[in-house]
Amino acid sequence: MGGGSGNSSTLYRVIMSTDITLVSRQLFALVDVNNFYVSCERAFNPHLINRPVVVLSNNDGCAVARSNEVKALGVKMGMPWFQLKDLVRQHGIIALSSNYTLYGDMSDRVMTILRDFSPYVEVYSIDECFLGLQGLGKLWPTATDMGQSIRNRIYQWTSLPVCVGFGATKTLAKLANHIAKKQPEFNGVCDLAMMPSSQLDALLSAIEVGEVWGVGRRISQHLHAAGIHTVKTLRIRQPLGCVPDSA
DNA sequence: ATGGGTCCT
DNA sequence: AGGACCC
Repeated sequence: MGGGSGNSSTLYRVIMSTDITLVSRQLFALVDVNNFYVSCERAFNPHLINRPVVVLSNNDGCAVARSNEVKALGVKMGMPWFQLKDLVRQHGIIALSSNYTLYGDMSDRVMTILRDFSPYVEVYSIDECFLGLQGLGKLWPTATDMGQSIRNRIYQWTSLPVCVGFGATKTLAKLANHIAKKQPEFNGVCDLAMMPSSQLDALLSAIEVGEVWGVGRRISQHLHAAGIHTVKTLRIRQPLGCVPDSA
């Protein structure tokens, strides 16, 4: 589900691409399957729907996918089995070994559907895909309509639930996807590119910097030390710490 | 007692 | 090789 890195150039990229004052006419979508491995298992075993389900890594060593019910019980991403098994017993969690053949096949189906929406697809991980949407014309009245169309089609053809985020950069599209996933009132689709700045500010001030793509524990710590806690502040305080090493 | 990647230093 | 980040 993806790679990453942590360093000063990452910070530079993150901060620059979070700065919506660098307005371009570019538009990206990020489509992401919710709880991907669990959703794949549910697509073929309806008994798993509405139950707490966790999918384990290769040697059943740790949790790599969690249903919402399991997240609510406090199971963390990457949690090792020895910490997990008590919770599994106490709460009747269903723990499954991973089936990568199935997930790869489902991933291919999703990506094939997405190629009908844009010729510019970047498969970022087994369950995530960026779409470049610049200059594609107006097949949908708004990006949000397109996002709902993507959701509906993928659900109808694969029974997998996805969320869709739109933004002027990949980082913003990813953040939009995050919002679409966390805030049910968005109905699984969030477009940050067409959002009034007052609403954008309200949203971004409620999101911790650590939620931004590429900002992990280490960079969060540095940002906190600089008094930057929310994505709204990260945007405003953009000049801080953004000088690349070569400058 | 822990998975599998990528990218950077 | 080890660190940081991603699912």
